[in-house]
Amino acid sequence: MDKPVSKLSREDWIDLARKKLSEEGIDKVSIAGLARDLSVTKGSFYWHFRDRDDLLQAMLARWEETGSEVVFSEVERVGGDPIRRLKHMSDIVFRRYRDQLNFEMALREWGRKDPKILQIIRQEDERRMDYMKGLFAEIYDDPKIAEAKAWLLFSLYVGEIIIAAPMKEQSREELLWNCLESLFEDTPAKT
Amino acid sequence: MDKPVSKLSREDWIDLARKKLSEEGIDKVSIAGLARDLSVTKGSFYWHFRDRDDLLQAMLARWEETGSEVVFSEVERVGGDPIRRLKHMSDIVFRRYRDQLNFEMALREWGRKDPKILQIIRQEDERRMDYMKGLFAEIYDDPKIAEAKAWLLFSLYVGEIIIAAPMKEQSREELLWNCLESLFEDTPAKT
DNA sequence: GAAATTCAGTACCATAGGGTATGGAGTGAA
DNA sequence: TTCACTCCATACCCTATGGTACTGAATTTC
Repeated sequence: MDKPVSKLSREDWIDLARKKLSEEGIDKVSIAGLARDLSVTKGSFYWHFRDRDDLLQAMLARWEETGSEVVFSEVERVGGDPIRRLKHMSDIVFRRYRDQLNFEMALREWGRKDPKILQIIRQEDERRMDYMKGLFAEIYDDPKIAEAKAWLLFSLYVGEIIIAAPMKEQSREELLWNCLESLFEDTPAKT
Repeated sequence: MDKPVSKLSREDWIDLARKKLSEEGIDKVSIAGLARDLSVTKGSFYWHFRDRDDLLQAMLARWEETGSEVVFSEVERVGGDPIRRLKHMSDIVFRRYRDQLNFEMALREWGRKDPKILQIIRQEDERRMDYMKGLFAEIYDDPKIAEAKAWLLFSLYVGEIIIAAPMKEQSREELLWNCLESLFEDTPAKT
């Protein structure tokens, strides 16, 4: 009574395409390559998708659905003061979203050569900056400082994926924790 | 008496390859494509290079030569207290090294799919972390804090290239300045 | 001036990849 | 049973690309 596993769905192709993009970049998301990995031929692909761009669009659409809104609403659900929420969000990003971060890095590299992709990323980044800036604005009265703090935190997220240097004085968790502490260290007494 | 411009040198190929890598990624650094842009045929390429890998290695070699040591020595030449040197370095990176930063982003993306490249980047990143950590260690006694601060500054460098969100409260220069100020804000009185 | 060297063109081979057209096996409904 | 639909295979076309072998022109060197 199970659905036959042998039959591929559109989602199966998207899953693998996502993995390929994460690991090898957009140029390696090839129909022929995916078909090899799925042990089928291109005939299957062109049944599920109009062309390669159709697959890429579907991949983007899924990313936009499962984007940052999920994180935001989880953070808001738990709640707490701004610092607590910012730390909660950082915890989610650093602990549970490493795959997502890798995928997004590949997306950003894709965006460096495709303006349409860059535009999508820009909108998503803007949403994230707005959210973080809003939280920091509850701590710092100066909106410029709040924006700078949000930018630093965002930089910390991407740096974690980009920077390849080893940590020497402490574990990765401890270093990220100290970075966060440093960000909140000058918190003014709330008026 | 001029050298004939019509004749290409090894360096000409490397220059264009570097540009291609920066703008379109390593997969688009193709012999055929470069030859088209240079208005020659592949016969020329295979005179100057053994194969494609030879070109890529030459490109990497030049990068390692003109790497961060140039920046470090410039910073050390001018001197000043640690904060002044860190700000001086940031000024160089943000103002004069945008091309370099773009090239390095393409390198890092290349490193995500090629372990050998990743190893080279790791060494370079380690040198940079060590240098910045050394400067911060003159400010903060706790080496863990110094490392975290260096990591934050490094993240700021890469974030500047990666994050696509627009700045709303201030100009790019002002925001980066405020980020730097935030990094140094808790500077303890030197004992 | 002849020979060697430098540099690029031409022709060719092989592979990977996007895309199309069509056939064919399985499955469910009439 | 027969028809239609789903899903994939096969065969084929075209282009891009890495790579090799050979040729040819210009320049330098002797």
